[in-house]
Amino acid sequence: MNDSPAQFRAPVGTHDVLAPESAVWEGLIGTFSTLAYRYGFSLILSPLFEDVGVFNRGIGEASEVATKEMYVFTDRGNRTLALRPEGTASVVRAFVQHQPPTPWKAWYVTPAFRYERPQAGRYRQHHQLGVEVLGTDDPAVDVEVIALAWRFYEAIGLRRVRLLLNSMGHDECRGRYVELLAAHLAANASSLCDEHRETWASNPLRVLDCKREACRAVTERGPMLPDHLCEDCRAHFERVVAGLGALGIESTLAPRLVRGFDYYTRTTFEFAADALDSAQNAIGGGGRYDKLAEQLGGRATSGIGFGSGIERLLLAREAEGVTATLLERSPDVFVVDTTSADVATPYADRLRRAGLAVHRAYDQRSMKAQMKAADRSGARFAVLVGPTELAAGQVTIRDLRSGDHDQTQRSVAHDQLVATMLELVKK
RNA sequence: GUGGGCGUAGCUCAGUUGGUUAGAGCGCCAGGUUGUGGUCCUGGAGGUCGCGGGUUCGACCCCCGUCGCUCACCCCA
Repeated sequence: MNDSPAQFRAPVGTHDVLAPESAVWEGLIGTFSTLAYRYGFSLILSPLFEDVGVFNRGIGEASEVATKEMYVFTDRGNRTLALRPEGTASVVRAFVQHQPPTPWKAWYVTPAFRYERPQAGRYRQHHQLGVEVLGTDDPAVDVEVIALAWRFYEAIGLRRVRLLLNSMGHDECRGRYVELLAAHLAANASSLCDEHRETWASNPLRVLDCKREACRAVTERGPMLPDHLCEDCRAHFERVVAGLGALGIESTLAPRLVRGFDYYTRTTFEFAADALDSAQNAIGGGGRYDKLAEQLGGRATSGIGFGSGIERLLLAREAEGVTATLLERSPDVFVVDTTSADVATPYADRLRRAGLAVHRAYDQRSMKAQMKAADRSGARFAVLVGPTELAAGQVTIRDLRSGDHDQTQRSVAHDQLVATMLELVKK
């Protein structure tokens, strides 16, 4: 608003989330946590920053994220650290460090940081939730991880989500494919877009992902990954597709789907929200990373996971017109106290200890003002205590849903308050 | 990093070819209703018109700069 030095704002590309929007966040995260638990996942908490190598080695030194988007800094001990740009690398680092029994299944919710110019659905600090499974390359686990994401999107009300599926193969078959692709690009280099005409050789797979017409025209005529998988990788992929089909989850083969991180092998996938027509319509994605644990210094361990951006899920919900809050956040009771003896504090305490959500007013406001606040709070009931009640050892309970003044209003002895309220709230 | 749009009350915005005390709705506070919310009526608080400079007798309005927000490109969640 103004430029005065005393006025601080959230840094560029970051946002505060206040009520009532924060309740939707609680609902999303709670829904995900419940679902992850049903699928056998446990929560993992890991540091927001790591040795920069954790991210460089995993996501690829040449990747866009590593080269220009990472928040790298040096601490007072001269260590080079980075704020996490995504969730997977840290989780795999933790796996390598602690060597928990496998199969190991962890879910997380975390901020993620990318230094870039913000725009709709793209922020310097955004939030992701996701899961990782380490210690098995059973295609059934690919199916379960994708199914978890799919069921989650259903649970939060999204209907227009498309699953894009591809397989990157393993080192060898992908290596052979990359050679074929490179040869094709070399032969057609002059037809590539301005950027890739010069840079295609550093990472030929990136060109598949290029959205410009020039590159598309070239790659469409070139070799496609799924056609060059080895026997094992092809079989794995087929079992994933069949497994998803058996669950009624429809997938679209996306032969040019190459995700932004270099660690992926075999199964890769992305969820596109069709309600979002912007370039930021990917609400989640993931894949298998059978080499990542080794790259981070651990023993060879297969892994797979997915992550989803919370801000984008919210945008997709909005675009689809989904309004369900997923979580009721209105109080059961509002205590109105006009006694000037502050009985609201002990009364609220008793009700809260009984498990009820209780709001109240402060600053000895007028009864009218307190009733108004009770109404605004969304509380189902008001408990009124004035001089009259106090003298009689009673409280007045009023149903705020009722438009009538005295129909539903009742008095009970103050020591019956908790029992009565519990009874009323149940109905 | 590059380009477009926009900065007027807590929020959403109006402000006539530059002219006197800058407005509305919502929200907030109080009163009408000295014990009762949601409707209604009345009143009130709240603005250095993002900031700095320039043009002018006079600038919310025009010009320049600057900061911020926002959207888009690249790439991604």
